[in-house]
Amino acid sequence: MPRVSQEQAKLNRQRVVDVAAALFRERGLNGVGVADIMASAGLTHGGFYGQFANKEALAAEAFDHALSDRAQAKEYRESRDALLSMYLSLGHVTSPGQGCPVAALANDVAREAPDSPVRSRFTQGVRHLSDLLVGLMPKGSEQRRRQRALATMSTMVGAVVLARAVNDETLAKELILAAHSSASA
Amino acid sequence: MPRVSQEQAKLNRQRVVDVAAALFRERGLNGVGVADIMASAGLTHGGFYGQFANKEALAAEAFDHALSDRAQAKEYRESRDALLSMYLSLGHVTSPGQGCPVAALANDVAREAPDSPVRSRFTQGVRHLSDLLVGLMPKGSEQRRRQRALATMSTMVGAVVLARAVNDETLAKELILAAHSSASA
DNA sequence: ATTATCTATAGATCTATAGATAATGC
DNA sequence: ATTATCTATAGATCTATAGATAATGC
Repeated sequence: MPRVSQEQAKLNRQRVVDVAAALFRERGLNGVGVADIMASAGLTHGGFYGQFANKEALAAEAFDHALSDRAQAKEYRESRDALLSMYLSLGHVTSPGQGCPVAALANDVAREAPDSPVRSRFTQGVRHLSDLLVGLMPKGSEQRRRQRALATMSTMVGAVVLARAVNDETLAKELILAAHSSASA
Repeated sequence: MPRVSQEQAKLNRQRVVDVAAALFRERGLNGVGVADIMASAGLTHGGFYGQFANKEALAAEAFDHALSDRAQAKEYRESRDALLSMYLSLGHVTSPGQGCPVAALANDVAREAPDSPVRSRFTQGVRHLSDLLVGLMPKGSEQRRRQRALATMSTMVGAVVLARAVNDETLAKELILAAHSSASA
């Protein structure tokens, strides 16, 4: 309850970002409150404003954190098939809290103001993923590879987003599988 | 303010559904309140519960309404290219309130309970769009055409959803164009 | 003395309900 | 008499702030 060491405070702050990154992806930017996040981190909600300017600032930081967490996965640099198999998996569909923040929060971000910090992080994430895919595309002109990379990204994000919202696990699996086949070709 | 005719009441009710269908798509299922919707329909929010069981019931009805509105567009039955050109357009990206409810609300629906009414309407919408696409696919085995239809749907939804969330109009246009090229092939 | 965290609360906002009002429709 | 709509409000919940508490770190 009382004051803790600066070291511990930094750890506490990071835990808040960690927890927020998962909760935002699971419940949406407006689906979680500051009090929820702080309680999940084992703190009281009043302490939040000593560490963050406001909820929006935390959302931006949490989005960044989620992005860089995922960018570290080795599947992202290995091969197009490794990336596709990881992204288009049932595990990814059923664990949004650990998954791609772009897929988890696209609709939420689309409703933010044009100059919102979260929107700019989102755009960074899209550019990062598309650059990565361009690098993994086989032969073809630069322009052609970029076009294929962007379309592949849309297919990946669309399939995960649809599979999560659908009522029927069989249909969800079909969506994932069809996207995988199509993007591998 | 006082009582109106049954006929007028029915029109009022329908206006609530209309307005809700647009507002939900623009701001998300939790981004609009009952009072907002009623005020936009020119009514006070207390009157809501005489016409609808609760907000969730309205959301389901509004989702249905949005789906059947869009299903009436002739582009949906003409040809694959007509459908793609309509769906993958800048107009669709910038007008979510009149656009595809599947693309506008996928993340929101994914956070609903498995047995939520909105989720089952969403699934209907996905099936409807995929059946439509199967019918518009050129030659190939039934299985192959279904696979292509599902992948195409993911590409379409993914591109619109990404284009809306991104910070940069040039990138948004690139996403839409790349998806169109890819899905036409 | 500084400061990380906590308690308490102000001010919005949201869903839902209760009861009043007044025109419709039998 | 019935009922579509309105006014008013209860009860939750949410963001943000103010001030208290008590251990850290000079």
